Amino acid sequence: MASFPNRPVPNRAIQRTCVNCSLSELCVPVGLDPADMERLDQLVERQPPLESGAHLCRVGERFTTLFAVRSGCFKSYRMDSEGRERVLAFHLPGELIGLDAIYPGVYQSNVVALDMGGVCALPYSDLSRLASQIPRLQEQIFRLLSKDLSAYAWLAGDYSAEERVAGFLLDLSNRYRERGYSDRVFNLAMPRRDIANYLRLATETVSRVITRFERESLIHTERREVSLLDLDGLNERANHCLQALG
Amino acid sequence: MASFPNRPVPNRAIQRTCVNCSLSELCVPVGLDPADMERLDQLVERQPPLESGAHLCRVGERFTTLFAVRSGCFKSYRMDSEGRERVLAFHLPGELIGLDAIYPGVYQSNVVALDMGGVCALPYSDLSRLASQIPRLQEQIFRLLSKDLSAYAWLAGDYSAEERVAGFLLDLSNRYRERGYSDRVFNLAMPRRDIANYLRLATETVSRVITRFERESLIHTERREVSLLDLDGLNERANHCLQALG
DNA sequence: CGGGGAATTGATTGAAATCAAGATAGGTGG
DNA sequence: CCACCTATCTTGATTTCAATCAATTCCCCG
Repeated sequence: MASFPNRPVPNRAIQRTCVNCSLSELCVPVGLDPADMERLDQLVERQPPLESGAHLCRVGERFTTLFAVRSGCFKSYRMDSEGRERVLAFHLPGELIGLDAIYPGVYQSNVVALDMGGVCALPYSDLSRLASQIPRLQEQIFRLLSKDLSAYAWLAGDYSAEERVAGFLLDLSNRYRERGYSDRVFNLAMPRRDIANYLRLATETVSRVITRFERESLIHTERREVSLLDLDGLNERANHCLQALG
Repeated sequence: MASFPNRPVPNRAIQRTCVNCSLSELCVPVGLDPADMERLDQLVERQPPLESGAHLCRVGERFTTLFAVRSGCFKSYRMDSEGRERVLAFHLPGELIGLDAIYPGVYQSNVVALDMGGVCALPYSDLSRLASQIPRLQEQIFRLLSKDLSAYAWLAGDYSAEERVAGFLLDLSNRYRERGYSDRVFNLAMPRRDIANYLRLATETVSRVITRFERESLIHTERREVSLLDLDGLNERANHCLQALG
């Protein structure tokens, strides 16, 4: 198990339709009956996998579609007035990208594939129309939007470097578990620099905190591969700032 | 003008129905035709004004209703694991409270009136049902949720103390203007401690930055009353980290 | 007029950023 | 297959911005 981090659990492969997709318990189709899922299927445009480094959308482009991650990991970021990158989020399979663009009507961030990753494109106007015909779908979109609010609220807290790094690792752990991957051993799709940027820390600080956690046997790292050895201990270090939301 | 900060513009008083409410251009009913607004009206429970310091909801309570601010200013906050308060947001008239509770089903923050303030209670299940019958209403809820995402994204950025304070003042200024109040002169409903907490700064730091801005004639303050003397200059200090969303 | 919370101002400390080298590994081409 | 090259990551020394500690000062209210 430890030798195959990030491998999906058996028999849950990602399919060409929502009905057969292992992510349907996390993604947009949650709670839909087969007939409604079929209708959703018809508006989903399954895009071929993107190369690592390829962009899904850019700040300022007209917002027309939401993207649901099918595989891989994506990064949302913006440039500040001095041209420095600001990482806003990492998106794992089953998560929706572009929700913050609904209000202004233009994308609010650049989104780039961190590894070979595929998305389902959901034309917003079609999705919106379908949502008003399927209450359960409308509800799920409300829920996904609401969930993102909590994620940002965590990022917006004033936590110490240790709390942030511990919280980040535990958050990833929770999200991998939900997706059927190991919550103890996983590969980071992003370099330290991106983690640091996301956590509003310096790369060196993240590195130091990781080293400290290793010395205390809370985790073990080997380049991008991370093993969480002591979840309780990590939670302690995160100061319980991360409560898993159902 | 400067002598009547925070006074609503004439003829836009707040009424007992959405149709007559001056906030309907900002709040939930945006874009609804009179017939639909009437239907919305019927589910709105207009609550009597709360005393300053009274709570609207508390963390962990079962989520049943959203609240739309009718008048006054409300503060959302949580307690961290060490019992310290963390201010998450200030809510002005026309804004929705409780959106982050949709996903988990329990309120994620305590919400308290900072001054005499009234709200409209919107039972979520009724609102949700109505939204699936009125596409324009569904759309507006999507938009309000999406708007909150951008607000959090700003709070989550790593800005200096000056950028944060300048950004905070400009954000308030924009929001007051939208509501028909002066964007140059307004009263802060919250003490410095709450501003500092919201911006993840120490009270003393906020005080010092304000003093510095005064010395540079960017603003003038008199206790809780603030005058923005140089919006461009302030924007400069905020490093343009705040772009007004339509 | 005096009490008390809020706000300001000053002195010092501290956590993380920055500056500055190295170490390690992955990729490339000879 | 190996050596080099360059990214990434780690480690160490120093600086810096904001927090903390510590007094005042200023209002507002009784």
